[in-house]
Amino acid sequence: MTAVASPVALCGALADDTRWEILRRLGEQPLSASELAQRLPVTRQAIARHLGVLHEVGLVEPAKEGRQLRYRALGQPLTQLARDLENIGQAWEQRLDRLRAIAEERAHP
Amino acid sequence: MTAVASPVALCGALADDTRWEILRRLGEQPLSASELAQRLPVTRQAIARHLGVLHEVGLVEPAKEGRQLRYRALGQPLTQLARDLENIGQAWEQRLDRLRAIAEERAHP
DNA sequence: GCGAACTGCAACTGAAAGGTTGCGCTTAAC
DNA sequence: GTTAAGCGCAACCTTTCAGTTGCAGTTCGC
Repeated sequence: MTAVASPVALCGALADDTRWEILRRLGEQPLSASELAQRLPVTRQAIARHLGVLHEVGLVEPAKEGRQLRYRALGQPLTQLARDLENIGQAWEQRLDRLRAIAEERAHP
Repeated sequence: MTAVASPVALCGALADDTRWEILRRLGEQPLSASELAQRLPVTRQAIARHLGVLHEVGLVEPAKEGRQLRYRALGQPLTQLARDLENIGQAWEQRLDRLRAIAEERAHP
């Protein structure tokens, strides 16, 4: 939670349409589970569980406001994940280029 | 498959430890399902299904070599996803900064 | 203080997903 | 031509997960 979650855990949290919809709303405006349930076609309890999943990977943060608990979306884990994926993807592409060069060399020696 | 898969679909494919392990191996060297099964503690059929999932989101590409079918990891969908996540995360952070500024203004008018 | 709104916990259901075993088909090797 | 290696398909099992309903505990408003 405080430390950034692993890429696989983050991807797991992001592998659900309802959670993306929740994050989209929270990205615009902090909302509570009840308020989200009014806007989405699922029950408050389902939303609360999704918020728990998102909170465990640090994508969301609760803040008490009076008697209700509003959540906001945090971009830091997302940008961190973006950097990791960028590096991995580029490494694969470089390896592919090397393989292509070898194949080219073998075809036209 | 040819068009880049949606972020949620990509994250779904990346939300599994075995698939990450497969991708890690394929990032180093093209391998077939049978060859991967020799290196990982799961059956060839399980690997084949994982490869199917990865292929559907464009993270992997098959190439026939003789009578075997070797797969290689493709970095392009990953870098594309990285850019999307980067943008979304930055948008959330900007919104958070705005909210903090408003709160600050309200605290010290 | 009382009631209403908000949250949290627990049990249940249905569907999806990872994994296995078994079988049949193709294809290279000898 | 026969054989063995490699791949694909289908059925089955088990676990996980999204979603629901129901109920108990809190906290603000009047």
